[in-house]
Amino acid sequence: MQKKSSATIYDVAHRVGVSLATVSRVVNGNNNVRESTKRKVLDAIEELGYHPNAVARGLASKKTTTIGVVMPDVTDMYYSELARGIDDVANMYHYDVLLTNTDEDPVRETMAVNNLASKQVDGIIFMGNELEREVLNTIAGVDAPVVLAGSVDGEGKLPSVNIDYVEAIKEATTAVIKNGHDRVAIVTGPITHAINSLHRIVGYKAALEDMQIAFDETLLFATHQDYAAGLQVAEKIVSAGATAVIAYDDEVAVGIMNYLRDNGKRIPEDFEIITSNDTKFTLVTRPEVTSIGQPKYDIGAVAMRMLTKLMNNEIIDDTQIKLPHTLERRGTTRN
Amino acid sequence: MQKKSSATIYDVAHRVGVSLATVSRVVNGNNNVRESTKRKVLDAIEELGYHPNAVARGLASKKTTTIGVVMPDVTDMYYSELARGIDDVANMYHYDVLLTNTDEDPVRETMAVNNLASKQVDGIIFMGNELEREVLNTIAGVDAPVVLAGSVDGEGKLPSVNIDYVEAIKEATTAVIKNGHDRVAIVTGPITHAINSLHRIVGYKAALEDMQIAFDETLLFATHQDYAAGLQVAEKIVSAGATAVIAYDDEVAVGIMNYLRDNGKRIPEDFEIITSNDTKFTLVTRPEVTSIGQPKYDIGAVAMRMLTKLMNNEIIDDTQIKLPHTLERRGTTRN
DNA sequence: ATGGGTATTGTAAGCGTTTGCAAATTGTTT
DNA sequence: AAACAATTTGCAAACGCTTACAATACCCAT
Repeated sequence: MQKKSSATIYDVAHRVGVSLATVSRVVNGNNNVRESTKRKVLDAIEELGYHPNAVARGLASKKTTTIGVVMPDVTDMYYSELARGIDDVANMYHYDVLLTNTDEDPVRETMAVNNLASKQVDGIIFMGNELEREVLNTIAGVDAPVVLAGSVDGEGKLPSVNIDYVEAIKEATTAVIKNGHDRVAIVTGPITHAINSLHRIVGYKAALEDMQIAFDETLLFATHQDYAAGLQVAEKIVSAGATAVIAYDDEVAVGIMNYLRDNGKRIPEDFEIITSNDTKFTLVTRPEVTSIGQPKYDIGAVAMRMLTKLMNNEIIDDTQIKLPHTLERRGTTRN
Repeated sequence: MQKKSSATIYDVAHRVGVSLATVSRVVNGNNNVRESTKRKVLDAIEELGYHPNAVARGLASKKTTTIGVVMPDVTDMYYSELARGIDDVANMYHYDVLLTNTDEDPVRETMAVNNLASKQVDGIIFMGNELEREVLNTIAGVDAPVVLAGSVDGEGKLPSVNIDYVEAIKEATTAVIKNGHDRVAIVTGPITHAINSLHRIVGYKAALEDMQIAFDETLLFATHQDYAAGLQVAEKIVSAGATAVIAYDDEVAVGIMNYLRDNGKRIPEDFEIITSNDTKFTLVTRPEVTSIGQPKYDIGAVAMRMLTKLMNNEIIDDTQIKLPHTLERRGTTRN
């Protein structure tokens, strides 16, 4: 049972009869302390139930051993898996994580970054579909390193960890085309977002071109990122004459599938679906849904690892990391 | 464009020609400042791009405006929804959230709480299925208020926000019995956990008793909390002769359902299922799964609101809050 | 013993704010 | 114009710890 009002470094120093500096040294694992005094200090610490005050430590050392994570929504399976990867390696390196949900609102993203900066975090991991100018500017103004996880910025200057979205979508699109479809729809988020216009759509078009199929703008759909959106866009996809779809979000994909099945379509016989995030949603449905496979946990973990290096001023060869993706063929594609 | 090395309160005081105290006052919205000087200070702050250093502020004021959240796993939909509720009201009251995943490991829970304490958080919200003695003790040793969200402690002394688990399970069980089942299985987590032995099983038995059905121990199952576990336990449930099941976790429930359907059972004609958490999983499958309805977001939000009061030393009439639950009848029950 | 080098330990100046209390300024009242 | 009360400010001491730099202590070879 420890006493409520905690002891300070002064108390233990006084107790042992040494200076604050010495106590500080043993607490911080500094070797320049005689073994015998180290023992005495350690004992006193034990007896007094002393725990260093991290705030004071932060003020004095200018390091908080805390990083900030800015994400759209913890509730979104895709991001929460990245977050888990981040948190695990953060702990591994003894960092704590300050979490902020932004719902992708640039205003909140900006506030979050500024807030984290004033809390003196040692680094920030940023996730979100789009990096607006404004947000990019405030990130540039922060003096803690920032790395993007599962997110691209148009200019491609910030350190980041992703998969190759162009290639991934291209492969998925090619796969359904090879299964005989010549009208494959693609649903993404707003085309104003770089990740859609500069990556997903590009990959999609590349596949079409490779397979000698003319691009048809009416096969492009942009939706919100949830189940209801999938339910809604499904009908439009069908009436556009598509017989397959590449979706950017698993909930959307499942929404599309359920709408189609509820309306008599057979999957995959009548219609094929490939989604992008490979979250648990894809395994839970019948049929299970074919998906681009993303190492979500690893994206987070690698981003965090990179951040530790940055915070440590280590030199990094490549700051734009692309992790390998796969195509997990399941029940919503014939092949 | 703000300068990198940020200005301190001293800089703005110097710039305006007032004392630190005055700047501090305007920054903190203290009224005892002449309107005209407040303006000047505000201007200087603007020009210098001054942002208060939260760490220094924390040291001086002994308040960090940061709370800690200890949870099993961000990746678990149930908890992440609670977390979202927590985060939203935390922001509303200008608190930041320090997040820790514990995977329900008592050792890590203990470390997390201690770590948060040394980071001087103003309060803690704890989530987890079971509060071991050890964890309870360290919580007692922390001088920041702690509230439990979606979690019960055997002794029931800590402030908490939950639903009435006994009643909820009782209703669910009664519902399937009324649909004609006399052998309904129940799957929970370890019976060593209070929430199972003291709540869920109790509710289950109460329903049996009410409906004059003898309790049969072979209908009790304990599993891990994931899809695979559901797949595995399903067979045992069937061979135990059950024709309905009450599950404590949505992934488990879906696992059970998929196993059964893949093996020729018709749901709900041949077998009924009710789950407990009402996450998105229940809506995404076909049929959709009947579930106890829990106000997950609200549990988090209310817990956080309560924490703000505690941190503010306000008097609270009831510290053991039970929020209303429902029974969402969907496709895995006939009625 | 003595000198020199190394291993230990202590000193004290921050780190950027808050805040109780005192000093100064301004406004009222008579 | 003096006296007194509010209002506004400024002073300076914390807050609990880190960290150059200085001071001591200790060990060994001479």
